[in-house]
Amino acid sequence: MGRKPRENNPGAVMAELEDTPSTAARPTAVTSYDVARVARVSQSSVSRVFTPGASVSPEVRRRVLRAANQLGYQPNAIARSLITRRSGFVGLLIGASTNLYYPEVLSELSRGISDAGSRVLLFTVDSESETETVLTHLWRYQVDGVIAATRLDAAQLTEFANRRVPVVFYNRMPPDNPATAVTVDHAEGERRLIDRLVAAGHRRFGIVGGPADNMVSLERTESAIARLRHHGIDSVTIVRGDYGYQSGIDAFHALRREAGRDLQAVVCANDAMALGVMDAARLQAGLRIPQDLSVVGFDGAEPSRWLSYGLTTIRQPVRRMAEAAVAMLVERIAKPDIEPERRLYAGELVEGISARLGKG
Amino acid sequence: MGRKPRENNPGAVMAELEDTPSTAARPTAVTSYDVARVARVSQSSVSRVFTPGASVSPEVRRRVLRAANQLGYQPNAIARSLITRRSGFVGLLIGASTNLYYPEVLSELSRGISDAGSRVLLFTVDSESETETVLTHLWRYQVDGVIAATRLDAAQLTEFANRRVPVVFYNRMPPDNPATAVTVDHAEGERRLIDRLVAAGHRRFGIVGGPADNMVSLERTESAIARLRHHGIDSVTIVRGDYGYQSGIDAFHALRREAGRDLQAVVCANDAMALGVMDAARLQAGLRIPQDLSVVGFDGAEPSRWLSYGLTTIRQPVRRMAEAAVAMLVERIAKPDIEPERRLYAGELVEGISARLGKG
DNA sequence: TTGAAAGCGTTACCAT
DNA sequence: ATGGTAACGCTTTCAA
Repeated sequence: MGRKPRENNPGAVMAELEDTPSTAARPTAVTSYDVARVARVSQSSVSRVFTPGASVSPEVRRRVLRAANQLGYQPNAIARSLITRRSGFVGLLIGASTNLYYPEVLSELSRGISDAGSRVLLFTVDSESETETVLTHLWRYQVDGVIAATRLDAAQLTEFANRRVPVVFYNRMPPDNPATAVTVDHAEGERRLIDRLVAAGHRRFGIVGGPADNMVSLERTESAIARLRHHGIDSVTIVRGDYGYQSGIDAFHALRREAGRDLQAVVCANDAMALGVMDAARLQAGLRIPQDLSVVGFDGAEPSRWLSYGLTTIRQPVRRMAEAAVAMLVERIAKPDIEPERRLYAGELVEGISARLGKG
Repeated sequence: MGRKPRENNPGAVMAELEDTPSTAARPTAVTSYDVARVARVSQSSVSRVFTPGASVSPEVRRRVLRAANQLGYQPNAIARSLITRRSGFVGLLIGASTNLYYPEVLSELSRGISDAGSRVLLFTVDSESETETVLTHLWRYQVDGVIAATRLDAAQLTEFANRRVPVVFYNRMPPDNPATAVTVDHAEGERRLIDRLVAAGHRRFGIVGGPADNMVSLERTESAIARLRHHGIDSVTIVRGDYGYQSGIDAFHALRREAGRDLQAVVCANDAMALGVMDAARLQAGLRIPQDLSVVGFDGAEPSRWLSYGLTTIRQPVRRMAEAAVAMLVERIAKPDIEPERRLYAGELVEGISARLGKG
């Protein structure tokens, strides 16, 4: 029926008098109709100028761009989304920021999403119960896809499938569900750590696990235990932390109570707890590291490289993993029916000074 | 002219047959027309049911909610934004994530924005040159407001004003421009640190500044120098870091070269550099802290509290500041013409063990 | 290549 | 309280 636009957009009119680009007072937003009027072309032409690969004559393009610049016009992405049925949003779900290496992950993911031409809609999920609320917003804002660094249960995953919104998990795997994910190879990393520790002669191990509901920490812990068993080491003391530094300190003392003084090595599910263990061992128990006790972590967060620590750990290739996650998502936004894929990245063993390691 | 909707939305029709909520296959998104048809009411009524405070009879509400639930309907926020002219987006601009305390800030801001009923559109600005691109996206997505933890120049600020998009700065102040901001009271914090250090008898000071273009570090550094001068201490050695841990290490050695062995106290523009200074001093130069050297930082980032450091620093009240930033923004979204306001928060002096302090 | 008109899914404003 | 229709700002046919 042809829209009847505001005959006279006062903001635009004011700007017409100016010659400075985008510094004019503009009470109401400039639309393509305003630009069309100034450029003396149709609104369709304005649209085409801002549509990559559309056919417009050089003359029209010139006039439109001049008018647009003069008025400070930017196409309204919201209106565009409505008609194209693609929001251009990627939902980014991240959990409580206890993880030391999250800032890196976040900034890499954000960069990747921007580079892919999408916008980041950020949701921090502090507790599991918030997830449903967050999902509601995701649906309302018609996100094209989601990168999740949080837990999603089976029902929630089904809802993604029904709505045909692709999800890629970052370092999380929903249990019993084939889903697309990029993760560091937890098992392989633990295997290498354990092998090298055992090769150095360690026999009495303590393990500091992460939160009970965290699949990542569970997998790391279980891999470590399995590998120790492989080496004939069956009795291992296990305590659980919450991924935070303080819980590493507590875990160390708990281990000492349970395992006694002949504890030789502590394997932690992440770096933050490992640093806590190191501090408790050295500064509270008076142990020398690594002479009296070896400590290893997982992730390769920045503080683990600081001089006070020199933590021996498995470094995640964060940038590559983030890029992969984005690439896998982009692929699935374009072709929603690609089958789920799980991509495993080998971490790099960082030989710090917090553990005595034998030959690989 | 009255929209003529898809007469038969196949996805919705399929779902009608099911009784499970939201688990049915749905090739195309469910709209309010689909819900209206199933509930046997007008589309307007559906809209009202999802509009808080609109008048609908209990009977209609019941039928609509039942149909909506059955179809897995969620109102399309994008379409809503188009007509209401409010996107519900708050743009969050954060810089390179070198700052240790950014994770906390980010998660607090994100929470605050969600609580205010808005969505977070995240932009990480790795370099100044990206800012223009980011702003373009902000305009296109019609953000209701922006919280900026990055630098914006005068022209960019003018553009915000012209477009009537309110900005609140977090710990940044654009030079020579009245803008709304929430910052920790850098000057007051440095003053307290310096006073206590001087009271303990320190006379030979070194200062580790931040990046040259960073107003925050500039203000901290200059406040410190001014306060030292107030105490009659005029000759101070100043070196510049980049806010990162490693630059703290480098800064320490640079200070020693320039100031010599009688350096007594090092005042750093942030915690990360202070931790680098501590490590370099203790582990590379063999100094005892605080007996041979006092070190103080600024921010109160988590690692500064770790046992290995116990950094004496000024802790930002991050939560309160984030809440204030969000509140100030929300206020300005509602009433765009409120005058700029700068809110200063006093930091808390954390008496760690990295510095000898005299009586306050 | 260009312009006119139809729609994307919602809210706003009318009548009833 | 309810239903009908106009509009939000854009992209996308379809003719010319």
